[in-house]
Amino acid sequence: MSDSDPSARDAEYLAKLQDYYASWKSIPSYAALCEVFGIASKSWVKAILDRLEKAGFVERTPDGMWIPSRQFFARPFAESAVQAGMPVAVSETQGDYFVIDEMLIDKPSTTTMIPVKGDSMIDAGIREGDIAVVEKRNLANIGDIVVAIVDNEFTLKTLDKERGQYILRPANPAFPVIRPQGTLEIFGVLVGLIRKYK
Amino acid sequence: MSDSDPSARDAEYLAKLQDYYASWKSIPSYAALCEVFGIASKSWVKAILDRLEKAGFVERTPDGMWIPSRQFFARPFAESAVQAGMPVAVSETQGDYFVIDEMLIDKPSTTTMIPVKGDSMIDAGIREGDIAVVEKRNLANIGDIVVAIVDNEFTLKTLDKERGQYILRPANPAFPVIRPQGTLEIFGVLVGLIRKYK
DNA sequence: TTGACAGCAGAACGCTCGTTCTTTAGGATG
DNA sequence: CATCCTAAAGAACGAGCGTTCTGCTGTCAA
Repeated sequence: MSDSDPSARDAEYLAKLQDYYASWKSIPSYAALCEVFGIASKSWVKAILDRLEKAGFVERTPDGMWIPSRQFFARPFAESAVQAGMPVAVSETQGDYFVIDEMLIDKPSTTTMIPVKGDSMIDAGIREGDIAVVEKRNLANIGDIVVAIVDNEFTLKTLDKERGQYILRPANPAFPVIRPQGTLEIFGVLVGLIRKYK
Repeated sequence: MSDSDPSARDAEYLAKLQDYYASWKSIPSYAALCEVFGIASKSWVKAILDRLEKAGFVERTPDGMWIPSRQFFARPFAESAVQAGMPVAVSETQGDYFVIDEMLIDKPSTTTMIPVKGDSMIDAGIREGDIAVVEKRNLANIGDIVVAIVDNEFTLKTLDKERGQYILRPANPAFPVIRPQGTLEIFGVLVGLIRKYK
């Protein structure tokens, strides 16, 4: 799971750090960490962080600032899974952030959310009412699901190429393939999907 | 939405800060922010942050450290759907903002994420590799998609009733309906779905 | 053509931060 | 009972940090 598991004591320190980060969304200075950890010496705080770094829970920016690593956010939902014999490997899920946001969105400033209408992509598992997470850019690869602008309308389709021409392929046999004349304007690329039940 | 909307320029600065935070998970020093913002003066960085604070995007800890606020993580949500005609760029429209986590997760303590395996629910738009957001409880309604424990394995199916008996119905004709003998153990109810492309 | 202001650069300063080194107290080991 | 080791405390220090002030442009309105 990690390079080297932290000791029981370090695990406590880690928990306190995680709690602090959860409410402040930043790692404080050594002085402030003294209070958080309940100890009095800055040097020991550094020693703790150094160990947590070795264990893979925190990292440093190029300019020496402490930041949480992927592992820092890993959630132990493994326990419930293990006991029931879940068929999915636990290791696969370990690194994922419980805060979905971080998982889905790499570039917040160019990412937007668009509700999906219609069922033209139903065979791709995209249904009406789903929310498409779209990264705005005008370059896409063949096979990407893109949001394209066709006749002043947004449409969600798979980008494909046919005889040297870009086409937009729906994932529903009831819908026609769109063959845009002239240039094809791409608004963004689908990077995620969110669905809320009930 | 916010106390006062940031100017166009400040919005750019905010975007850069959000992107930086997305990859480093911390707000850097003024000196480092100079590089991020592409400016040369620390005092101007402070002026920018002061304005972003007024607009409600960043806050300060009691010891003066800059931290992101809730608004910082809000995502733009397009008003119109993907296929509803809309010539205006989505970024321009004054849509809603929301935080994905808050939207999907009502009860953090009882909500867990389980990767989906297999394609037994493909007709419900649930595909292998999707992540199911599951609220842990043992009561569900007919028609709910539930995570049930059958033969010590987790399985995702629609809960139904047949001749007074609870059954688990897959959304794929290739899979059989599960008719558990005795009691049916329900682990939780599907409240959301997340998919990441690429 | 003057002035006001927005947008930024640059310097100056005191204080805090991270780092390193030394010391200490208690437990385990032998 | 000597000696390790762990878990801290504490001091000392220089670099870097945030803050404040002043200066320098360009723009626009009067």
